Amino acid sequence: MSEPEKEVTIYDIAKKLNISAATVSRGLKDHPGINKNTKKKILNAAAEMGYRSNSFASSLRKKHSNIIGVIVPRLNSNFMSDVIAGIEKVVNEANYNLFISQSLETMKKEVSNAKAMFNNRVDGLLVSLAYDTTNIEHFEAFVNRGIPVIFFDRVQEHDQFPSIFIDNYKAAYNITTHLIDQGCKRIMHIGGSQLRNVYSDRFNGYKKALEDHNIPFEKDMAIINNLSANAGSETAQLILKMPVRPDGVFVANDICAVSCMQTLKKEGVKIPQDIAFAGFNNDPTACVIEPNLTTIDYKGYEMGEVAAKILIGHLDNHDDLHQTHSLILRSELIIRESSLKKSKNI
Amino acid sequence: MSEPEKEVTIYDIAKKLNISAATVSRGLKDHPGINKNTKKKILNAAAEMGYRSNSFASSLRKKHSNIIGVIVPRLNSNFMSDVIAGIEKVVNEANYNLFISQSLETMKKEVSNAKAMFNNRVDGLLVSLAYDTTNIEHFEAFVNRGIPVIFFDRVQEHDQFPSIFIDNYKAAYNITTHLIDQGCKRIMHIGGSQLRNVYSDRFNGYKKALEDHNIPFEKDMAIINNLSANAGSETAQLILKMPVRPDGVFVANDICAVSCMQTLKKEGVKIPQDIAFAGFNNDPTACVIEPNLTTIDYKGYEMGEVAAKILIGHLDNHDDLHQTHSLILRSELIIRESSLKKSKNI
DNA sequence: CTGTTAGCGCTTTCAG
DNA sequence: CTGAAAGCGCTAACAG
Repeated sequence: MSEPEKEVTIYDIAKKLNISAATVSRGLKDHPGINKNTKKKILNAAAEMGYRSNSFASSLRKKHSNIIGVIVPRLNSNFMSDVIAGIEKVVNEANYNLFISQSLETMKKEVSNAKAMFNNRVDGLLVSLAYDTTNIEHFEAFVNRGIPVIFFDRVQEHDQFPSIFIDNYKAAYNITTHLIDQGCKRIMHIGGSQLRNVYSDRFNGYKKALEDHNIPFEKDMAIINNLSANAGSETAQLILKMPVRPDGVFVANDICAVSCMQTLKKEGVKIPQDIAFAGFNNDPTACVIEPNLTTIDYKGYEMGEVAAKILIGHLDNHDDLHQTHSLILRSELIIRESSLKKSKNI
Repeated sequence: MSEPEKEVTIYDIAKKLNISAATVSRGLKDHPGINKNTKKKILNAAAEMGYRSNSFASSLRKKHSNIIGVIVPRLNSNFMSDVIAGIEKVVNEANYNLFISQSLETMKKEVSNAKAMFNNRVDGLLVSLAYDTTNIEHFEAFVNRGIPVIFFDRVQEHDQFPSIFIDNYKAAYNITTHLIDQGCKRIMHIGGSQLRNVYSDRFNGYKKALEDHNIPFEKDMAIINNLSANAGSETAQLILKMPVRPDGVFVANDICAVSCMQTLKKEGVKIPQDIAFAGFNNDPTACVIEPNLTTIDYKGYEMGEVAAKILIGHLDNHDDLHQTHSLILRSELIIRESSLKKSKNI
C-alpha cells in the first residue's frame, strides 16, 4: 500500500506552469480578466496533478464557509426527513454544504447544537424548535454577527428571524368544522406542547371551531401529550374508560391518531360510526390504516426547499431577509373515511 | 440595528491578558502543561469578549476538518432517516460535524457528491450506494489520500472499504422458507436492482429456499422493479391478470409490499388465504396494514450508530479499519398475519 | 509553564 | 491580463 499522496497546492501548479499562484487562483475560478488559454492550461494541470482546492484556506481568507446549518428536533420522522430532503436538494444545487444536527426535542441539546453551528461558522441557519424550548436566546449570537437564521414549521416570533410555516390555526379550524359537519357533538382534541406554535395554533383552531358552532369547550376533552404512538394507545385506554365517550377525535398528528385508532378498534370501537377521527400531517400510515385517516396535508419537502431557497437567496444575492418575514405555505384538508359518519358508501 | 460585531481572535485575548497567543491557544484546549489559573483567566476573557474559535484556521493548520461526510440514496425513507439519526447522535457526541448529501439514487449525483465531499476535506465518509451505481471508482481518491470510507447497507466488496450490513441472503432464505412452511407452492418475488447486494442477496436467498424445498424456480415469478409504492400497485395489476396466480409473494421491501396488498385487497383478493405476503424492513406501515405484514426487522438507527462509531474510532484512536472488514448486523424475521395461512386464529 | 516564530493555502489589493 | 506581497487565525516546534 502506497502512502497517502501529497496534497498539491496552487503553488505546485504555478511552479509547473511557470506562472504565479495568483494567476492559478484566478484561473481556477470564474475570474473575469484572465486569458482563456492560461485558464485552460491551469485547469488541465490541476486535473492532471490531482489538485483539490483547500476550502479551509479559502474560507479563512474569504471569511465565509459555504455551509448551511440545520437544527431539527428529530431526523427520523417522516415529515422532517422530507423537509431535510428538500433542503439538501436546494443547498446541494447551490454548491453549499449542509451541516445537520438534531436537538432530540430538548432545549439543552438545541442550545449546544446552536453553539456548535455558531463556532463552526455556518453562513446561515435553518431551525425547527425542540418540544420544550422556552426561549430562543441561543440564537442571538447569530444576529449579532449578522448570520441569517430562519425558522420553519416549529417557529417563534422574532423580529430578526423570518419564519416559514402553515396556517395551523385555520387548518385545525377547518378539520374540526368538518367533524362537526359530520354530526360530531363531543369532539376530543389530542395535542402537543403548547409552547410550540404548531400545537397551540391547532388547539386554538379547534376551540374556535367549537365556539363558532355553539359547542361548549370542555377542559377534559383536551389531552396534551407527546403525540407519540405510545401516547396514542394510552389515550385510547383513557377514552375506553370514559363514562361518556367522545364521538369525534381530532389529533394533532397522524402517528398518534393511527395508534389511538388501532387500540380502539381492537376493543371493538367502530370508526367512524362510534368515534370519527381526524389527524394532521398526512403521514404514509394515514392511507394504510382502515378506515383511511382524514388529515391535513402539507408538504415537508416543499417547506424545506422554500426555506433553503430564501436563505441562499439572501446569502448569494443579499435579498432582504426581513421582506420575507412570516411566509405561510399552503396546507390542505384531505377527507377520508375515518371521519365520514354521514355517507358510509365509500 | 448595530453592525455585526467584530470577530475576536486569540490575539485580542492575548493582548488584553498580556500573554502570548500561544498560551491562549493552549488555555482554550485541554493542553497538559498549563497553569490552572491562567487557563481560567483565558476562559473567562474569551467568554466575556465573545470569542469563538476559528475552525478554518485550525483546520488549515491541523490538516483535518472534524467533519464526517454521509452520502445516501435518499434522506426521506423511513429506514435511511433512522440510519442518519443514529449517525448524527454518535458524530455529535464525538464533537464531529456532519455533512449530508443524497445521490437521489443516481450514480451521477453520487459521483458529484463524492467529489464535493472530497474537496471539502471530510475526515471520513459513510456511504450507502445509489440504485444504479455500477462501479465505485469515485471513491478511489479517498483511499489515495488515506481517508477512510465505510459502506453500509447497500455495500460493495472492496479491500479498502469496510462494509456494514445484514445477512440479506439468510433473511430472505428464512422468510421464503416460512412461506413454504405455511403451504405456499407458487411463491413470487418482487425485487430491486440486482446491482445492489441487498436486492441480489434477497433474490438469491429466495431462490435457494425454493431449491431446498424442491420447488422449481420459474423466471416469470420474479419481478424486478424500483420497489416504490407505484411499482407495488402495478405489480398487483399484473398479478390479477395472471392465468395462475401465486399463492405467496415475497417483496424486497415493505413499501412496495403494502401498496401491492392494498391494490389486491381492493380487487377482492384475500390475504393470506389466497395470497400470503412477506416484506422486508419492518416499516411503520407494516403493522398498520391489515393483515399486518410479515417482514424482516433490522435496525437502521443501530446500523448508523455502529458505522459512525467504527469510523470515529478509526479517526480518533487509529483503530485498524481493516480489522473491521464486513461487519454483519443482526436481523430478525417477524411473523405477522399476512403470511399465516395455517393458523387463522390470530 | 510560557513565549517566539514560522507557516498551513488561499485571495486580494496594488502595481505593472 | 499577470505578478508580488500581505495576511486571514491558528498551532506546533523549539527554546527558554
